Amino acid sequence: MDAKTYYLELRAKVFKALGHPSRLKMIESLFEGERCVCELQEIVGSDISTVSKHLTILKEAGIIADDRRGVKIYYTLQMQCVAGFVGCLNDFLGKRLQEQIVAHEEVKASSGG
Amino acid sequence: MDAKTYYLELRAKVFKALGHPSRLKMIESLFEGERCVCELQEIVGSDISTVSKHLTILKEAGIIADDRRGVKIYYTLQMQCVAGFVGCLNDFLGKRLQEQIVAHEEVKASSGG
DNA sequence: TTCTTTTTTGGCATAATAGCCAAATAATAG
DNA sequence: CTATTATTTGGCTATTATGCCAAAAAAGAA
Repeated sequence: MDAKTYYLELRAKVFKALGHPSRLKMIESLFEGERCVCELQEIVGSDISTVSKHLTILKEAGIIADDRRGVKIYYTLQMQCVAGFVGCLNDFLGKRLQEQIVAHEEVKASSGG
Repeated sequence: MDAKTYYLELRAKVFKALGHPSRLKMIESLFEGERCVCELQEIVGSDISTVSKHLTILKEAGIIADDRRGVKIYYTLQMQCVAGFVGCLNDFLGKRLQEQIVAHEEVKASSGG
């Protein structure tokens, strides 16, 4: 495999890792600071083994890092630009949804009156 | 399903759509401007039916839009902030790779003499 | 209408992912 | 050492994704 393909796959791996509701939720929680696995489990509500596997995927993509302190392992966000993009994404999706609502109301107004 | 979960899934859907090398490659090509399906097929090299299905996924996530002109369909990037994030991602991955190379050379230097 | 070009859709085989349980591992306390 | 707590790993099944081919659809030209 050539270098270009390798880098493309590294980038895609980051998106893929974020492309699951539980993983994205955990990452968004890490925007506010570090969390241990048990805290993240409470947030997503899955089995702890499932949470652990999700965290491995995020770590292997380079998005988070782990830090063991005693018996607990704390995860932190490494890839800070994810936070900015999620903000932009929210703006975009919010606007689009607003447009859909407006368009829907226009249809109702023209058909109803 | 509640609204929060729905919005979380919309965000995750965007990441998921971008989490495939061929789809990401097509999107990165759209940073430079619109492309028809046949152009995108040349870029990724898969069967045109596969490319079409990838484009459907990107469209349903709200990332791109299509515009038919005659017999051709042109796709354009709708979610501009993707470009900024991909740039940030490249910087991040580039730096991380550089650090790994430096670390590797230090290991060689200390073990070699 | 028929022919051609471009794109999408249906169907199918194969591969990858998700999530649970049970078991293993890691650190610490007693 | 044993017990406890936190986390990971193995193994399994069910679901989902991928990619190709063949066929359908959509637009325009002759």
